[in-house]
Amino acid sequence: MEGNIKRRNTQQRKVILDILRSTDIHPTADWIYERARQVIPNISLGTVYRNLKILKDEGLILELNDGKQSRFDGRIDEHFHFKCTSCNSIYDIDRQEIVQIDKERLGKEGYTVQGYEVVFTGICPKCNGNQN
Amino acid sequence: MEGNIKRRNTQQRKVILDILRSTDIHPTADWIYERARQVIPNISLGTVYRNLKILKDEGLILELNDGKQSRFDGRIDEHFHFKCTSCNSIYDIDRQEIVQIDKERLGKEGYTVQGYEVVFTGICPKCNGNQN
DNA sequence: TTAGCTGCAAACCCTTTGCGAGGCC
DNA sequence: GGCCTCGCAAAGGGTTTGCAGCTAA
Repeated sequence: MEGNIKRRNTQQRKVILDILRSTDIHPTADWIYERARQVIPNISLGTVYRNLKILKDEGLILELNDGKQSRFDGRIDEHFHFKCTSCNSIYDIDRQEIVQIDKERLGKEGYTVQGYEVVFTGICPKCNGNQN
Repeated sequence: MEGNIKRRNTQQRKVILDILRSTDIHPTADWIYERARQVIPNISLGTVYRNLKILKDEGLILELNDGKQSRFDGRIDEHFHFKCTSCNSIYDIDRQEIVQIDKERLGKEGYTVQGYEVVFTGICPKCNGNQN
């Protein structure tokens, strides 16, 4: 669609990416906005949202669904997440093996695993059929 | 908190649960609402949302985060999901082993896996410490 | 009887978008 | 100079909630 738009390296975009890369709390857009205002006092929330979308489209950050608010992740290597149902924090879980969920290991590290959700993304058989 | 509220078995709640159990498309609240209106013409969207929340709190259904809209799942046994990035459908993936992600198997079944997300839920070490 | 539940509609809140001005390449 | 991006503010869209009447137990 728009993969060949010439992106500018604006200060706003750099600041937002820096903020995201300097934290592991998987912040919301609003948290990033407050942080960004410490560097660019008159930055707008709309700009934060627009740049988060751009950064996501370029594969530089990830967007996590967390209820109705989105959270963003500056770490894009493959890793799992652990969401605390008590404080709603989201923790990074390093992958021990390629594709293996290790509940026991988490337990030893102090986590109490109540459940987990696995969501694959890709193209379904129906769409695969339609596409060729 | 409110685990001892005496729930009534209203027709609205029954209809909503029945609808959810009779489909595997992981519908949105609005879809359920439209279906429910075929049985209870003057049911309100607010009632649908309230009952979905109650059913979820009682562990009878699951809520899935799918962007800004929630989707609901009447199937509560452990299973994976596959979300098509082309048509946005969500498919149920039966678990082949206890906790093993089987990309190869999905490929053989016609799915093209582009990625997957694993989200654990539970209590984090920090909160575990605070709670005792 | 009575406390949970409903329909209605307004309120909420996060996110998106239109606009004219501004600035990176 | 071109056009991508900005700040501002209003609009959008899914979800929640206050209220008064209703109803299951």
